[in-house]
Amino acid sequence: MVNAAICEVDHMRIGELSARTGTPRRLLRYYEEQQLIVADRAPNGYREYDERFVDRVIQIRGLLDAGLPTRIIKQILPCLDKPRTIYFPDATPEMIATLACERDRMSDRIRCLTRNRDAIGEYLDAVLDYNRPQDA
DNA sequence: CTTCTTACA
DNA sequence: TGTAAGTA
Repeated sequence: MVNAAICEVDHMRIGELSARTGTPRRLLRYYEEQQLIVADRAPNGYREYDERFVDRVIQIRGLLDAGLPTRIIKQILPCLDKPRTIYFPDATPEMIATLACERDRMSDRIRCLTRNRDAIGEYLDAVLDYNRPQDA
């Protein structure tokens, strides 16, 4: 009866996926519209997701947060998917170029964020020091 | 109550 | 992105 485990174990509707990924339902549907994710449909029309989507959505959000446009994500997502079993199908020169470009943009953002984080850190240290009670 | 689609701010 | 409307 090992099959008993693969029954209704990992199905969740949009509400649960939303809660588990901290992503508004509205966005989940939008991602699907942009073909970033493809959900199965239950007989009643409800979208059904399995555990894999939790990580997938989180990764999408990460990429989006890194500044990548959905159109690029749509292309590179399959390349970043867990099962690297997909041997770079269409690793076109164009794809390689865009990926390298996005990687560099990320590096730039990281440098920018680092700079600002440090600046804020210094300000914080200064302010905290200035406001420190000088009683004794 | 939850989800679905479409449309508008 | 949020939200309203009218369903299933």
